[in-house]
Amino acid sequence: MASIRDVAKAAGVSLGTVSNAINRPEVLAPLTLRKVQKVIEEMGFVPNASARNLRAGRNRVIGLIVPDISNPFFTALAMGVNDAAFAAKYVVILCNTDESTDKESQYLEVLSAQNVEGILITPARETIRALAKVAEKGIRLALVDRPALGLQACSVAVNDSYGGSLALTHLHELGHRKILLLTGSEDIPQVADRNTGIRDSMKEIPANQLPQIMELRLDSMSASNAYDAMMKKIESGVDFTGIICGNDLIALGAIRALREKNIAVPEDVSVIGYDDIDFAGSANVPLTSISQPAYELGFAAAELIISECENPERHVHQRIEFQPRLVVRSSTAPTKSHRANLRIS
Amino acid sequence: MASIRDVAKAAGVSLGTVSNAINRPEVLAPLTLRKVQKVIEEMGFVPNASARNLRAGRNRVIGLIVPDISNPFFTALAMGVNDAAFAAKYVVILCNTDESTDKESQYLEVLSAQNVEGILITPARETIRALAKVAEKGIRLALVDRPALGLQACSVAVNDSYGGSLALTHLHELGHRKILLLTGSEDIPQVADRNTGIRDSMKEIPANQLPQIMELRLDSMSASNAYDAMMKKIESGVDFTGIICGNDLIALGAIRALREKNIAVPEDVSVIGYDDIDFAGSANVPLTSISQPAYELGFAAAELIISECENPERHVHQRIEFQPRLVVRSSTAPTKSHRANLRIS
DNA sequence: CTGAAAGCGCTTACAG
DNA sequence: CTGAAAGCGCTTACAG
Repeated sequence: MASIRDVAKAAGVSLGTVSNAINRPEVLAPLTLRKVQKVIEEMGFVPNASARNLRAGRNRVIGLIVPDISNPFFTALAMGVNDAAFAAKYVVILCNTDESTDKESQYLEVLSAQNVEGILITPARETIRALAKVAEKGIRLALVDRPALGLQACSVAVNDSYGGSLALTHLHELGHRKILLLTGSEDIPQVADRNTGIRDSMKEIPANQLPQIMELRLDSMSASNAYDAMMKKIESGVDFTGIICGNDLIALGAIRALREKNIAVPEDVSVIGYDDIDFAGSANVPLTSISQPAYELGFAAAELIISECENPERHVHQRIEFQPRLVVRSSTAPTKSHRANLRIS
Repeated sequence: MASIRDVAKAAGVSLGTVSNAINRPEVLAPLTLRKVQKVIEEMGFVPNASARNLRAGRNRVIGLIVPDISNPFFTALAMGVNDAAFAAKYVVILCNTDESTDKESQYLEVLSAQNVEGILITPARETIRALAKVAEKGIRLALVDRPALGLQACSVAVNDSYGGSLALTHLHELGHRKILLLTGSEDIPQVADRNTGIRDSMKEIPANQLPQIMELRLDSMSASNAYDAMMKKIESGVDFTGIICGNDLIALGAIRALREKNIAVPEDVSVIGYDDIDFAGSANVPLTSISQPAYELGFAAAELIISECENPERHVHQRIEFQPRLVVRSSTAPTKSHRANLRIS
């Protein structure tokens, strides 16, 4: 591989001049510049990034850590991050943790060893301490889909509490009074926040209409996990008419289990998803879901961290919050008794 | 940021000893080793990757260039790449080209500026020349889902010609004699190869059963594009009973259009997808599809390029080929006349 | 406007 | 077994 020294020799100038041709072309005499550029072109010279980074202390690399890239929500988010990074000539290292705290901290180390300038992370769980450690090393952080909670960092999130309330209110209005929450561990902040939203909106409901809430916690928020859990749950009796799922994949898995057990969706049981992934509309039973702007989330987060990297002194940490939106399709419907009541009145 | 010099001072040893503690612990006296390790631990020291790379001439970074990461096929592929890389302590930069040749070559430049050790690429189109240029710079290449065609490089692919023949044979056996090919441009090698497979298997079919093939080319192989094209096609008459789609997203889009026009799938028209993405089974009409081992494809490709990076002299370029598999679900069925014939005989 | 020199943080022969 | 020194390829003040 050609080095800057080879170029200098070939062009008959010094090292510094070649460097200037690359980084500060305006300080060179036009003729010298042209001469050097020609040689660079001919030799196909590309500056060694490692050396450059070592000197400059920056490398235009950011890391993105997500719990599950196969979840279309995170795929869309990653696309947003990538597009924003590409526009700013940054590059992103993708890290998929499979929701494992272990892998998450390993990736955190790998990324800091790579000296990335910033890390965009949707922490799998409460990993504030590990994050604080990374921040100490001078790596900038932005939290995605999650508030920064005490950390000095930017964050981009969706109002999860509002999302939870949106889901509950929808089912309540359809007459559902026995509702199953099919979701992940409450350690996951999004889950906790949505539950808060659900509880809060319960307070607005007259006592005689108050729905009863049951919870079923999943280890991993995947379709197959939801399917297995749901199959078991059904065998021990269906004492609910509505299900609020932690994401659309869970909803898809749950619906598969219900249909296999000949429980009709939405006639017997209504199911509401979360995220409104692309497929939600073409699903077996087109999914009612809470829509989150995943791409925009990623794009905004990347812009935030890049602007911080480019202008550390002028940068002020900020928190961007998007609002979720209810999208009604065919997986939710009024309960039978609610339909009857409507007929009477 | 702590440097190796700070650690040396704190531990009361020389630079070299700290470096040895990290890279060749076996040469140190156990006591010295322990002492240094303790200080490293306390200071949370992480060696600067840029400096390390500069010395070593390597950086354990590979790039992955795919045309559409939102397509679950490529998401799965990316996961395979990531997992293989993670296991080998490599890191991967994800590049999404949106099937744009422009973006592809820009990413190629960005990656070579970053001095990645290797690039895994599924070229959007014929970009052999740009690739050859990159290879000249000493960046190792592996072609994914696509043969290497003259390039000195490894490749990992699926037998697309066989996949095409699988699809045609399936529809033919179900009695379909008027088949629409709904796919991307023939510039895309996968598309061309499948068409070859289709043509080849036509030769095996008795003349009186020979299906008639129509083609409809899509600019972009997305669901919405397929939906639009299909809506138009239907309006100008449905002169086919079966559709072979370029991927599952296309199949999903086509089915949506058909249903909207009250054409039943599979009763009136059979649709066969390609890729067998996770979602295929939970689709509106569970999709018959040609399954490709996307994750394995990515995993194998990453292993190949990493082994080349680790052992350049011993490395021999190889070509790994996976076989596709027909997965029959509910979107294909015998034609009406075929059903009648079966009843008679 | 151009060149010589210092130094970014590390690794690795080489002396001792 | 440990330390001092050279050098990876680049950038950036600083002289000239």
